[in-house]
Amino acid sequence: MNSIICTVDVVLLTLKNSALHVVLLKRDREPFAGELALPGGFIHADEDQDAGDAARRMLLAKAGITSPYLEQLETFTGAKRDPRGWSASIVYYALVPEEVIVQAAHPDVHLVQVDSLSNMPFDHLHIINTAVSRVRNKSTYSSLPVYLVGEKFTLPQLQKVYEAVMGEPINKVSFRRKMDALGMIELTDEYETGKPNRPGQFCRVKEEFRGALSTMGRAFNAG
Amino acid sequence: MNSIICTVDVVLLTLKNSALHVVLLKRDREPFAGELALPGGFIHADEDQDAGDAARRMLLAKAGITSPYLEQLETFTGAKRDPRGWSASIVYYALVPEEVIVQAAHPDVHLVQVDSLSNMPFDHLHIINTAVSRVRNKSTYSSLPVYLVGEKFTLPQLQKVYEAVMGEPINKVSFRRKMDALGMIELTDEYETGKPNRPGQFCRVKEEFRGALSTMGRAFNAG
DNA sequence: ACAATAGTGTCTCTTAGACAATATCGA
DNA sequence: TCGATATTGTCTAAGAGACACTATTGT
Repeated sequence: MNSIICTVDVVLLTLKNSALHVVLLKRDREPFAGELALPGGFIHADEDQDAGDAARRMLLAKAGITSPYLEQLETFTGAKRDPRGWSASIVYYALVPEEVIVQAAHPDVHLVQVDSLSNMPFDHLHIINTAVSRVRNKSTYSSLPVYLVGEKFTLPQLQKVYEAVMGEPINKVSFRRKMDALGMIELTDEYETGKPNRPGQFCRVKEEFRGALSTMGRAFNAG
Repeated sequence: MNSIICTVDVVLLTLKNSALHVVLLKRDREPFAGELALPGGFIHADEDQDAGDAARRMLLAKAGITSPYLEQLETFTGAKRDPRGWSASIVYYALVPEEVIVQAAHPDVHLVQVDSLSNMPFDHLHIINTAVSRVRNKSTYSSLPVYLVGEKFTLPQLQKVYEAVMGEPINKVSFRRKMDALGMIELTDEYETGKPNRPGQFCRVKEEFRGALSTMGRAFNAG
């Protein structure tokens, strides 16, 4: 009566060389054995309390990563997306700084630039594109991109992250005003060093905003 | 290996007496037989091409309704939300004018005001609240509420719909400017009649925007 | 001192809300 | 004509982008 194949997949995104990259793993079983695909797998009804737990478990088991930001993207369903039959994939997406992936140093992890993808197994290309669209859109009016930088960062660094994600420049003054208005960032007393110019002042996300998102009433415009 | 119960539920919303209502049906089988719950059921792998098809099929079979706007809300999962075991419900939401429900005249349909709900089966209360939040939020920056009115409507009528959905007044001039800027509404040459005041001019959604959403760069403020 | 980038002050322009004038209906 | 509501014009205020000025570093 209910022969639906029900899985969970995770789109783990990061910023590398100012470009969005996605974590892919080489599949170790059929179908599509040997091909690069999203981390994912079956729900373990005995150990996962819900699908979010399953996503966290897969992220940790398959990439050695724990992400403070993990959100459900959408569920992709259909009779034809999986050669084994009618399937539903509950997809989550997560954002982490590149160093988190580097430090995990998981041997199976491949970082691939999101706009150089083609020929993915299943509908994973469509899934990744959907996730990237969501992230880009959400970045225009929220603090989402702060999950792509480490604990300490300067405002110009953060602005470059926003610009890399959204793919367009942002007005510097507006950016600082918006970040200030969000009220989630505080200055530290540390400064950049080593560069032949005025050093930036390091900031961090306020304690009470860790793991949360702030949204602004209006999106960024061009800069 | 995969004993997940996988279902589809639909939150069908409408506006009645200027308040959001949801369509509920009396369950005809266990669990929770006899209680009011969201229309839903199992995916039919043989007739549904994807979960959206399943949602449309259920809406038609159980409420006699075809909704031009139907969107995936979220998938609700967990070991405890269904007494039968670990389950995943792919939830869609839809918006239709009240007359569509009235004309369908389906005997099982119950229209219940969304903020008078309590004691729903499963996590249906949580699902409905999530859907209502989504609709309210989306209404602040998009044309979503036009799906709650019929084909012909005046701008003051539409404004009242927006205000009913969002629960707060909107500035009249701003509202008209925004609607004009969306460019999806056109005036007809018909006018209201029968009221002891200047009649409103009827509008309709332009042909090319039927079934689509328009979004504005910035949300409504208070009015 | 110079080049380069960080951080700030301020002007202008857009746009939203307030307010009010005008328009049109039935009684 | 009056009361009620639709529609439009315009003023004001808030906020965003442009621009340029000041600040601070290494060379």
